[in-house]
Amino acid sequence: MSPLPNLPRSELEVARIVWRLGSATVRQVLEELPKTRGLDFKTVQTYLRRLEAKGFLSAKRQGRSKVYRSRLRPAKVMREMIDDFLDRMFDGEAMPLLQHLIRDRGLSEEEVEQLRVLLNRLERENDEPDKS
Amino acid sequence: MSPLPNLPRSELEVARIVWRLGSATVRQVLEELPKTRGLDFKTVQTYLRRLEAKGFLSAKRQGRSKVYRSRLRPAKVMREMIDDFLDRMFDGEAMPLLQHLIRDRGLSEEEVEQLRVLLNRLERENDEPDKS
DNA sequence: CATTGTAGCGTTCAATTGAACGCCGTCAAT
DNA sequence: ATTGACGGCGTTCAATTGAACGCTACAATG
Repeated sequence: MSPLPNLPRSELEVARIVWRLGSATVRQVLEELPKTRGLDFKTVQTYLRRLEAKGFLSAKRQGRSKVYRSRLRPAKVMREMIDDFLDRMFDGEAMPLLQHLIRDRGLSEEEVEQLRVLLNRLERENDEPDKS
Repeated sequence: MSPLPNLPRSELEVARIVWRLGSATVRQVLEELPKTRGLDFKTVQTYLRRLEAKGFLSAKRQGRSKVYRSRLRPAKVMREMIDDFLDRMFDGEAMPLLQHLIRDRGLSEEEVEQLRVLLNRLERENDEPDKS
């Protein structure tokens, strides 16, 4: 219900790594970051701590270190962030964004094909009345 | 080149109104905001001032008031914000977001049709080599 | 056992953001 | 001419974010 706490740029960056790895320590996250990023160990530590405080991650001690893992389903978090973005940018309408993505951004043949498949599937579901 | 200044929530809200109206004074923006929003005149004023400082809007004095208008093409600003969002969330890949929007979000028949048209158009462009 | 390095925890600090004042000028109605 | 009301400009203030320390506990190594 409560609309997820903020998940700002840097924290998201870190969170996504944990999501991808399934679980990670500060050091692991640090190593996954692009070397060019140049964040300090302590800084990453801080972000992980904040992510835990906000409820995005949970942590359990493992020997000397802490192992962080996602507490909420990443897909769900993503979903909410997309919704939020949609609200802020297009009053919640998906179409304008879709149009933008499809028109102004070079999609490869393949990608277009994938989309077409997706649409077909949708259509079929629409026609065939829900038989659950 | 320089990646647009930040355009946070509240400021975006205000900026979008100016974009929509073409040009607006503080009071006009205030009136366009949902009454439930309850922002103060001075607050909106502050946001407009900041938007000007950041280069999103330009302002010229008109009598006692200032009239703000967009200095950058709104579509372009949007574009950059979408790119940024894509980067942060999906490493710049459009597909995952497209899939999400199409699958997890109820599109109406019509919308699906619109998309199909869009895709067809793309395909034609792809086949037909650029004859500019 | 003493040394060294790693990690946690609490703290700090500047910049940004959300929100709003106060003072001051000006224009309009008494 | 006086009194308001409105708007601009500069300022403020708390919360959040980006980034990083310092101190301390502890574990491994010489």
